[in-house]
Amino acid sequence: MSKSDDTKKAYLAAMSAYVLKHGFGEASLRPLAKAAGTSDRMLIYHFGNKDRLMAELIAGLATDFTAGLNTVLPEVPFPSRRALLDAVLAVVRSDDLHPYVRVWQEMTALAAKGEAAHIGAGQAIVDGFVDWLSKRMPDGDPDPNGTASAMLTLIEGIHVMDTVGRDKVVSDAVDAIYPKT
Amino acid sequence: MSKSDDTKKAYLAAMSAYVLKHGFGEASLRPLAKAAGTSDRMLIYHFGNKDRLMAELIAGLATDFTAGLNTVLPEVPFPSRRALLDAVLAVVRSDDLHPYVRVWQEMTALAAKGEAAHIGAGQAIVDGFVDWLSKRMPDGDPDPNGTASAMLTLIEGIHVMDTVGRDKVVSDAVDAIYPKT
DNA sequence: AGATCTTTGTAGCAGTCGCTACAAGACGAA
DNA sequence: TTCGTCTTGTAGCGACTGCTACAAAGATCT
Repeated sequence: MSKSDDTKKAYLAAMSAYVLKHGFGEASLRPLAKAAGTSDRMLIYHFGNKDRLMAELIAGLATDFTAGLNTVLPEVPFPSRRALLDAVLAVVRSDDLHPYVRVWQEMTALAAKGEAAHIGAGQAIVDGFVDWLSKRMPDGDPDPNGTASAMLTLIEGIHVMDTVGRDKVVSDAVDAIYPKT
Repeated sequence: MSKSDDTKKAYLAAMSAYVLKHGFGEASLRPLAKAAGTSDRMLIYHFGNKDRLMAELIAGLATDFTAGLNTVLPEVPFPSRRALLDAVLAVVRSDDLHPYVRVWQEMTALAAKGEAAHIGAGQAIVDGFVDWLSKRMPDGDPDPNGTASAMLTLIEGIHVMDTVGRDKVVSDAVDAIYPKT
């Protein structure tokens, strides 16, 4: 099954790129297959059915995003919470990672319907992100994990505001919670 | 056109209820028509095409949600930010308003693709909500609007955490930003 | 009453969806 | 070489999508 495993991995990589570009909404079997250079027929052959395909795709996207986070900013304490937040916002708005955030947003909307694969991937991203943030908190924080939870929750809200184009709300929120020094 | 206007309003009310229950994802013409007691044929007749139907539906949901907010909690200053936040979280998680919040989440995900109707309705809800919050801020806040923006942004993030079932992250975030007195 | 305009039902079109039946080539084991 | 498993292409099914052509009622005006 090693040959088959390799082709599956190649398919998943190509399909991930497609989903990052076009979103889950356009991820039906035929376009996905075309992106991977194969046919819907073969996708079903390799993954069994679409649900399983999507579950693998989502899990892969979650780990890729977490991995991307871990390479993009050094694991050192930032001078202030505000400095960390500004850096993180720049990261999640960057060309590299913003597609993941948009897919993540689409996924949480689907997770609201209770499907296990979506919820599991969502939790993986949240947990990884909180961990990532807490490792970069300024020294002396009495509860780095709690502060990281707060910052991530705010970041999620900021992304929603970004999608509806309310920049002023975002800057007001950031200034109110993590004032400039 | 008054007769026609009335039937359109009745259709919209019934379809809104359907969307609140089932989400946008299941809102195709035939189920929508069935919920409104008519046919897809007549929906197209009255609204022209599905895009216009959805635009009216979305606009109606946005105003309904804002109206619902305005009747559910008195317009008086709350004793503390934390008290206000707790009250608002109870409201947006209530049976009455939670369906709107779920639809709103689905809509912001669609708004990320840039469709004007989604973005406009999203901005209407954000603006109405910030206004609603600022009118209930504790007395003496130097910048009620900024504080309201911060609180709403946090609330949006909290809803995302709710959908993936990370209660601990939510309570940590709330405690970190608006500590118990 | 006749003409005209609005509203509605029936039926269907072209396209997409996930998925499958069938058959045939590829390929290693005997 | 022959067998059996793995892999793949072709073609299509039944359900659904938004939408429309056609025709027939109903309402309104002259």
